[in-house]
Amino acid sequence: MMKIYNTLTHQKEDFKPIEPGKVRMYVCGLTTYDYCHIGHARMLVAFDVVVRYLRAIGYQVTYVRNITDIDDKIIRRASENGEGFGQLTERFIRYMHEDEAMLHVLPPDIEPRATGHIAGIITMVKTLIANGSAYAADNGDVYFSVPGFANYARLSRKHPDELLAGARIEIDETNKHDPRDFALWKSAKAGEPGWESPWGFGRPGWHIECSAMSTTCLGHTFDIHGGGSDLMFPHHDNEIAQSEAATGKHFVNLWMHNGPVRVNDEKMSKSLNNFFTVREVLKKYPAEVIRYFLVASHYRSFINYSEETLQISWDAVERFYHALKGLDTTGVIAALDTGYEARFHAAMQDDFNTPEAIGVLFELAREINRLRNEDAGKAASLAVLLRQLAGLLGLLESDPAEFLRTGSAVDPAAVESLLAQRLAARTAKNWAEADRIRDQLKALNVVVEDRNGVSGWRIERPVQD
RNA sequence: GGCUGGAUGGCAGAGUGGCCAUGCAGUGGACUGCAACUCCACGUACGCCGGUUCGAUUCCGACUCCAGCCUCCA
Repeated sequence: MMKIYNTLTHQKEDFKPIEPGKVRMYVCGLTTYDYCHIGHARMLVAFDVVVRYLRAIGYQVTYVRNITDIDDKIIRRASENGEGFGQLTERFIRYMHEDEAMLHVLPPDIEPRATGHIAGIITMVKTLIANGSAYAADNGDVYFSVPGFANYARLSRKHPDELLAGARIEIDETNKHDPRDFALWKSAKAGEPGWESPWGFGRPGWHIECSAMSTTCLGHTFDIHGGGSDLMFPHHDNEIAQSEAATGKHFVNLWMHNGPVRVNDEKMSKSLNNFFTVREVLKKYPAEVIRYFLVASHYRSFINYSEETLQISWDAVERFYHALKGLDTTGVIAALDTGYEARFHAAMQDDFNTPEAIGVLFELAREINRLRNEDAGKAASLAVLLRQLAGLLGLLESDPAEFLRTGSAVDPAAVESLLAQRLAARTAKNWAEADRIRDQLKALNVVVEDRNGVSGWRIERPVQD
C-alpha cells in the first residue's frame, strides 16, 4: 500500500485514488520568463519520480503540469527586452523543454498554458461573481472576497485575523474590500497585453489560472496537487478558495509539496539573485549527477546545493557505474528473489523515500561487485535489477563506460593504442615502460584500471574548488 | 509576532523503543608487478533538561538553536 504525506492533514495517508487504478495529478509548473534554476529542477524531478513510480506500480496516471505564460513579470521582462511577451515565453518554454530532457524528466501528459485557457478563466470568474464570492472593482479589476470563504488558508493553517494584521496594503490594492482579497482579473494598463472580458481589457490573476486549468483538465475533484512548498501560501490556499467557491465541490484530496533548495546554506531565491540555472550546472556536472543529488534527499526536506554536495553525488553515481561496468547484461533477466527489490519498493511506498531506496541500491551494487568474479551470470542478473530499480528514479540510464568518460576531450582510439602498448610491456614484465605509459595517460586525465587481465580506462573528473 | 518543519558519527543523509542504514572521507587488511577499481574489518552518532518504560536517539513535556512561509518565487 502506497503511503503519501498529505500537506493538508500533516500526515502520511494510504493512497486511494478516486477512480481505482487511475491517478489524476496536477502540478504547478513554471512562469516562463527566465531560465530554469536548480529549484525548478528539484520540483520537476521530484514529481517526475512520483509519476514514474505510480506508473511502475500499475497506476494509469494523467499528469498535468501547467505553464504560466502571462503575468506581471513576463510583461515587464518583455518590455525591457523590447519584444512581445509571446516571443519571450516561447523562447523560455523551449529552453525549459530542453532542460527537462537533459535531466531525463518525462514530459507531462498535458501541459496547459494560461493563455490557452482565457475563456475558461473568464467563465470561472463570472461564476464567482454570480455566486457572491468575488466582486468587480471600478477600475476593471476583479477580486476574490476572502472573508466570504469559510476555512480560508486551511492548507497553510494561517489564522485569518493574523493575516489581516500582517497584510501589506499597497497603493494598487486600494480597490479591495478587504486586504486579504486577491485579484482574479487585472485590468490592463496602457500598452499592456490582454484579452477582452466582461470587466474590460485585462489578464487573469495568477491563482485563477491554476484553478481553471486543473478543473478543465482533471475535473472538479482530483487526486493529487503538487508544487513547491513556497507555493503553499498564498497560491495553493487561494486555488482551494477559488475552486471550491466556484464548483461547490471538494477540490483536491492530496497535496504534495517539495522542499526548497538552498545554495551554500543560504536561501536561494529570485530576489536574492543567488540562483543557479540548470544550464550552468549542467556545464559542470553530468545530468545524472544532478538528478542523483536531487533524489538523494527526501523530496520534502530542504537540500543544499554546493560544490561539495555535488562532488559527493558524482562519487556516488560513479560507484554505481563501476558496479555495472563490464557486465554483459544483454538478454539477461533480472534476479527476482533477492529481497533488494522488496526493500526498494517498501522504501518508495513509504512516501517516496528515495534516500532509503538508494541505500538499498548501494547494497545491491556491493553484491554485484562481490559476485562478479565468482558468478558472472548472477552478477549480470543483479545488474539488470539494479538498472531496473534505478530506472524508476530516472537514474543509471547511461552506458557505464561512456559515463565514466564524461567530459573527456581525449581521442578514445589514441587511448586504446597506448593501452595496447602498455599491455605488451606488461606481458614482457617491462614494468618501467608500463608505468611510463600509465603516467602518460594520467597526464591526459585518463585513469587505467586493470581487471582480470583486461585494462579499462576512465576519465579523472575535475574537482571543483 | 503567527504558521510549518528541523537539530543524527569528519561531511552528506535515512531510520528505529532494545540488533546493520547507506554514500564520501579516514584507519587496518585482501587483491594487484605497483597502482586504480573492488572486497573484508573498524569508529562508544543521535541539541539540552525532565518524564513514561525493564530499556529512548526513537514516545510525552519544557528549553535552546536553526530554517521556510506570512512579499515575486519550485
